[in-house]
Amino acid sequence: MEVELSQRSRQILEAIVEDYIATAEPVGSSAVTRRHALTFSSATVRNVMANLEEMGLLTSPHTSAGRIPTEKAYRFYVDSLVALRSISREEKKQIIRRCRQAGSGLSDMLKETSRTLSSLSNYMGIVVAPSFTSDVFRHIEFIRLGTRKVLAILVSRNGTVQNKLVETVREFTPDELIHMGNYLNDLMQGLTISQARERIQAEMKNEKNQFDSMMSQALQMSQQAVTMERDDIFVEGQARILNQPEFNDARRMQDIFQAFEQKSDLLQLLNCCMTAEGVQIYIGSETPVNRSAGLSLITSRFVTSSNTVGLLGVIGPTRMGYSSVIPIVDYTARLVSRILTAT
Amino acid sequence: MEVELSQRSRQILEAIVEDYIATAEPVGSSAVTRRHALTFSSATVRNVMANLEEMGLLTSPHTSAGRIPTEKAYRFYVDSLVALRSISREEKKQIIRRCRQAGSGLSDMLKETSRTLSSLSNYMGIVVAPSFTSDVFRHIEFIRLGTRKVLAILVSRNGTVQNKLVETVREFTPDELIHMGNYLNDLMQGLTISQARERIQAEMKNEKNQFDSMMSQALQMSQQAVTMERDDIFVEGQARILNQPEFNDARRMQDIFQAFEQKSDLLQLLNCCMTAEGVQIYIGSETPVNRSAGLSLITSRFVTSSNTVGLLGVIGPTRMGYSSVIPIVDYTARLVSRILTAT
DNA sequence: AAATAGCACTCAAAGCTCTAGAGTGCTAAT
DNA sequence: ATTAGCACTCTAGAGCTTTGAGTGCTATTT
Repeated sequence: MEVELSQRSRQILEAIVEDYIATAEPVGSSAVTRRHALTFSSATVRNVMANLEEMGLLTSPHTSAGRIPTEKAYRFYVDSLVALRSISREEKKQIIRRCRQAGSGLSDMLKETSRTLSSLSNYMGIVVAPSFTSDVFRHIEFIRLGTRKVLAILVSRNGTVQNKLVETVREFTPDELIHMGNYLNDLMQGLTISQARERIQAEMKNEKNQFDSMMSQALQMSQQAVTMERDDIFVEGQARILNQPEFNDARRMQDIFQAFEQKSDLLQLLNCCMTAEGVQIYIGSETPVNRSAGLSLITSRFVTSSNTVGLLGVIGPTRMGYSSVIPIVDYTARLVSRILTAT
Repeated sequence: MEVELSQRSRQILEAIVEDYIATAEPVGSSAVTRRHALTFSSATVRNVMANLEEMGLLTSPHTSAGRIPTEKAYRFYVDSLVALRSISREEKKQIIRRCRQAGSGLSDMLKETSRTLSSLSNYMGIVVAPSFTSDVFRHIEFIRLGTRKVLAILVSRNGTVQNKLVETVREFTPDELIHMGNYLNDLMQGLTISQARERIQAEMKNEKNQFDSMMSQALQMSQQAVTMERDDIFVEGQARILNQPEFNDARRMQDIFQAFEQKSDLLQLLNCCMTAEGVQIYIGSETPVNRSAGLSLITSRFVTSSNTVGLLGVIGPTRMGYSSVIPIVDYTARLVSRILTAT
């Protein structure tokens, strides 16, 4: 869907989009000439605006109001008009400072990153932690908690720790648990978690193990531990978008908040954003989350030393400050990648 | 502040409070007689209402509107009027089912409990996990992640796992790490986490250890692990209170949401609710969180097998369905205690 | 022919007035 | 002590008008 526009039309469209982003009010023809010091008269602008409307780039809420950009206009703006603001020294500093204060472990760091994205952009920050499943196995360990309760602890190369309480069919001594641990650590060394899953499946079918009751127990326990699917996702700064005039209405807000409460669904939806490299921009109905709520999503991937991939970005209204948010997301993704790959 | 009221005044006050809870509209004198089939006339009710207003139990937004209960009235209602609805079989079932599906570990179970509280009450559910600090030490373990990076994993008796990435001054072999782990496990056996903290402090001052570089390293690492303060708190169903007519205003909402984003502050504030046993009710400005937002808080403690204490409850508008929420909170707290103490 | 000035027209938002009716407080009657 | 009756109060909402921002068309300029 290529849009061909004259130089002049582009200037005017840009002016309208930017005005609307700044004010959230329909933009009139004279507002364009006034605020952007263009050389043509408002009458000319009106002609152009009528054109743009016909092309589906603008709409007007009613005859005597100004015009509002459509999704198509935002798309065009983002693709070919926007002049990216370069990120300020101050902002860089803040991102670095807040992302570095890694706290205790990956998950805290990513949460803080999400907060930072939110506070710099004034929209919602979002971070999807790298998938545990595709991370590399590091260590498994069983700790006896009750007579027949064992806590399985699984550590990946990133330093992500998952734990699961397992009910066992009989009681195990600490020594037995250590033994089982050693066996499994050997078995899964160097595999990714998902490969480890398969390996365990295979071993369970192995006849040798089926008759060794302890080994089969060990495999069963580790299977439970390895199938945990708690992939983390951090959405921060939800309160901030209540500021946006388009979300004054309580009903719409509820929609949005509900969508963000079910984090597991969210994860599914966001998976598609992780395929491409670089900054991805989803406008309005293109957004995988809540297509009808007038939201836009700007994301970028980041990578870790164990080659797993995470996602970070900003969610805001379609009428979003693209020119400043895009560089922030871009810079943050690069920085986080850099931190996480520096072993 | 005891309030003495005649039988009749009490009846009328109860009717007004309940009407207002149901409708969120100011209650007029005739509404009281109509909806509650009382024997006196509206004129009588008017006299009584004037009294109640003078006593600070009612206010009217303006002359020709009905009356609204004050905080004081809710307090009195909760203390001496409310007829608690007994919890239905259906609700019990749901609570049991959802709390039991303990998922993998305490933290998931508590999150689901919070969700359950929210969906049954239609307000926000809140659960504060038992303080890690007062739980009993179970196990510590060090896992080598990079050349000078070690992951310390700390498990408490109720199965809570905390982990922290520690930078070490030199590289350690896996054997050394195991050795250090054994030493520390012995040292802290049977202590609570906070006692363990003190023990480590003490050992660090012990001259014997100061000259054994490995022991002093071990102590340092464990000290870092033991001082983690990530107490969990689950607030679920925030979207639900957008339904309440009193929160239609975006400004108020923002206040509230912001308050709940800073979970660490929240924890501090909620500590005071954990001192007393049984169901605690905080109305309006009594609520430790966001005193001015017209919220009420209903909480109850729960206990675990290792004698640590957690808190669960419901947060909603002052105009809350106390008669049904109180039994829900009470029942849930008892149930969770039962589950967590059944080893 | 392209750009612009001018002008009549449109329409929502804001202000204004009026009315209906819900609710009160007082007084007189029971 | 209670209640019926009534005058009074005050808001929410309906209907109306005004205002002014903004448009589209046309005639005029370049």
